[in-house]
Amino acid sequence: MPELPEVETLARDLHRAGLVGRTFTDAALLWERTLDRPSLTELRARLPGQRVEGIRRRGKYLILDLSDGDTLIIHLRMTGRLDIVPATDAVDPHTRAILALDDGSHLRFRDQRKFGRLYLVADAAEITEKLGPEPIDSDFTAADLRARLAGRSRQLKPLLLDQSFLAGLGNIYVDEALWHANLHPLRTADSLADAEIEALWEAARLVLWRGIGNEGTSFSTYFSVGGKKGSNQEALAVFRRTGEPCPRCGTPVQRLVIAQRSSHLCPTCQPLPPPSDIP
DNA sequence: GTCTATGTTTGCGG
DNA sequence: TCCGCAAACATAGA
Repeated sequence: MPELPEVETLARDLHRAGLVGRTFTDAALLWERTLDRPSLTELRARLPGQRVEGIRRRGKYLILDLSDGDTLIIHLRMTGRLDIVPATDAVDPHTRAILALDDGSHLRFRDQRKFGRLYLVADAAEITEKLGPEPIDSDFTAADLRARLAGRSRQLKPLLLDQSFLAGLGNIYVDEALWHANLHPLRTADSLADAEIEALWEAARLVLWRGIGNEGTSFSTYFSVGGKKGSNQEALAVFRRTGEPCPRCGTPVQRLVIAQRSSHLCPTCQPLPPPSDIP
């Protein structure tokens, strides 16, 4: 569910909810594996007393910078969500972790499918160092993208989903970016002409910024703080629109499975690569 | 009831 | 390097 725009929205909403400046007072775990590191014992020793000094995002990771130099990192994976509620509120279903705050509220992590993870580390790089560049950074240029694509034989779809290639794109925004750039997901990285690379760079930034502007894409399981939904699902051109007309040419949107993930595309606007590009 | 799909990531075998 | 597959899980829908 949550990709870069959804996590960015969550970070902004947590900010708006007043999380910065709050101090953690306690931690409880309702599903053991939700905490990746350290141990629960160590978390309960280290987290209380630390104040939230900043909230940021790297790729799909939400990062809370804490006053003792530690970093609390949260990855929502498929179904994770965060809420800030009065400590007296009933505990909702699928709540996996409860972090108590000094104003009598709780930061609660809910996660239906239990894939989400919490990390408390002294150095955020321990978690984020393997990530590729941020596609929406102002210093990420089309030339950077070209350099990263050069000499790669992988298909665009799995490559763009690879977080060590670019950080933050997931299934929705990859399909949307490829449609905007008129590129078939099976094209190989090193087959792109300069103009196509430029178009892909532009398209990725467009769909991500638009996703942020629309406060994320909410199908069924993505919610920001307090259950707030985004509206970007209304702005999608092809994702989950199989059979609907392509907004550009009217051809029915096609669905393929590539790299075990569903892929949506317009067969007219995104022509199949030449056979030499298909293994 | 059964089978399929789901917005993510990681680890394994080839 | 790269690919395919399975697993970590729960739920909705056909």
